Amino acid sequence: MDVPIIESCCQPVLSEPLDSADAVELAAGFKVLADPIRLRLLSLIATAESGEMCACELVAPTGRSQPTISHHLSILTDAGLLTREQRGKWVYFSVDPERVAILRDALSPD
Amino acid sequence: MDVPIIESCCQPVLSEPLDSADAVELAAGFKVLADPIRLRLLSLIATAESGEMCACELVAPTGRSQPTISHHLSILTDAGLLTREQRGKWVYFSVDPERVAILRDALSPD
DNA sequence: TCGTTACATCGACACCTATCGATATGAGGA
DNA sequence: TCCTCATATCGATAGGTGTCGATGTAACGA
Repeated sequence: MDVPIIESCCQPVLSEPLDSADAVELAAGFKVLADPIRLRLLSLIATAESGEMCACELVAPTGRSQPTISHHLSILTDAGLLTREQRGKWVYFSVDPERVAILRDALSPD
Repeated sequence: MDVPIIESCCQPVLSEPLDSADAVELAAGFKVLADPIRLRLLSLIATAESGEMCACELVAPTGRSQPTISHHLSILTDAGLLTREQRGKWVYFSVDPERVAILRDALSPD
């Protein structure tokens, strides 16, 4: 995916009427969060001491296969919630807190 | 559904490791938001002058059939994001901002 | 060059869900 | 009681997605 799902959208859902295009974009962002494995990956990486984790460290704690974790990491990265950095054979992921904040702010009260 | 999906969970995803049970619960909450029609329904109702809207007012602006809107309103209500009040033949929905805040707070930074 | 290791991709499958037309339910009004 | 209207439910369908085993790819070391 070229463009991350989560853009600089969105006005708060509760304070302004949401048009169709913004609704589609925002829904795509929440869809990324709508999976327990992806939430655990986000949480594991965000709470890591170094702020980053290698993909190989994420398979065991989630109890899913390596291809499944790779799939979920791609979805999170495509959405911009994770950044990806290859170092040698390993790939390290870290959370982009600003992207998370965009989704969070969309739920701000009036 | 007896128990609303969105409970008094959840510690912030980014500041504490999320256990499996909380991840499932929280993912279910975001899944409710992961649909553009449901986001527009939330937005329309939240920004209504009276703070509530009749189901019959929500069909036209969304461009979906009456059964489809009824379906989405049920999902939002079961999750606790909307409250439902029947008055005569009409059913009025309003947003529960505290429920929305629960999901929002789960995305709070460390 | 050859293995080994980390990660991504492929193909397939089971399950879920958004959607609609048709129909049921239920509250008023005449 | 009958009709009308608002809403919910049913049944069916098309499309999406989480999952895995098998396989491809790419980087490192011997």
